[in-house]
Amino acid sequence: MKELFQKKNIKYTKQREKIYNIIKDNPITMKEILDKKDDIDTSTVYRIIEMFLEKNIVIKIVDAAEIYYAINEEHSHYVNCIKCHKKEKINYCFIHNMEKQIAKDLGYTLVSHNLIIDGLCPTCNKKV
Amino acid sequence: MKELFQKKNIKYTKQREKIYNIIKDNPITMKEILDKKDDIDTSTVYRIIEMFLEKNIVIKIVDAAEIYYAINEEHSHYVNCIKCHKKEKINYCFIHNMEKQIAKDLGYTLVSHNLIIDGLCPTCNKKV
DNA sequence: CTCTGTGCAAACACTTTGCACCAAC
DNA sequence: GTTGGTGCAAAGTGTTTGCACAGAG
Repeated sequence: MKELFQKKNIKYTKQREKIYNIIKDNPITMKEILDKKDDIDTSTVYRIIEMFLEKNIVIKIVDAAEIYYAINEEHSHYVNCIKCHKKEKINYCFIHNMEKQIAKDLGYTLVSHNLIIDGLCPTCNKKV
Repeated sequence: MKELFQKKNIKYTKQREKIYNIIKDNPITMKEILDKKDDIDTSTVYRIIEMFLEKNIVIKIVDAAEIYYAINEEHSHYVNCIKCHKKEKINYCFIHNMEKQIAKDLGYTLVSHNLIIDGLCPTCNKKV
């Protein structure tokens, strides 16, 4: 992680490391981050998240109800369970192949894309 | 629009009509809605938006910086210009075809999906 | 040693709530 | 007439800011 920080030209501090580790595991809401932050000051958390977003270390993803923060990985796409709000990463990308066509159709120069697919996870589906 | 409201079992009021019309044209932020609301009370705006979201009349979309509200249409996907924040609808859907495969791979029962593609619109691209 | 990051406290902005009155059906 | 919607004012949350001190490079 220190390398990542160095590469992005940001100082390594234990607060930043901690916030990074909190977000690392799963997409997480600000409220949850604040719950887990222990003795880090609230304003520091906001400042770190803002900086992570600016440096593209973290991305925002949303479902119907909430904003989640997640580590920015190449092609990070998610399926979102509309019932339990679990989010699972999709490890392959089917948009990539079509980017050229889309770019042509739209006249846009594409830089990235973000996908959330809503559904019911197997567990919640059984309960319905 | 009255028909839409009737279909969704909600009363028709001039405040709801106005908010609907404000959102109709383009994805728009809460701040912008509040700017345009004229004499409708702020709390009423929040209550209407909340209800529109519940009834799936409106959806949330996000880019890196903001939450936008937009009329919920079948397969509403957008390209987002990362510079001027303009959002344009994509009128065809290339995910739909792949839903069965995705559902199979993931074990999810899919209900909908949401796509935002980031890029530079032709105008902003020229300026870079 | 220097410069940026952090904690603290206070300000600020955004959103929600309770209640009385008003409007749709 | 009844039920639900709205405006108003006030409270409640969430977020941001200025400043002095602490810590990383």
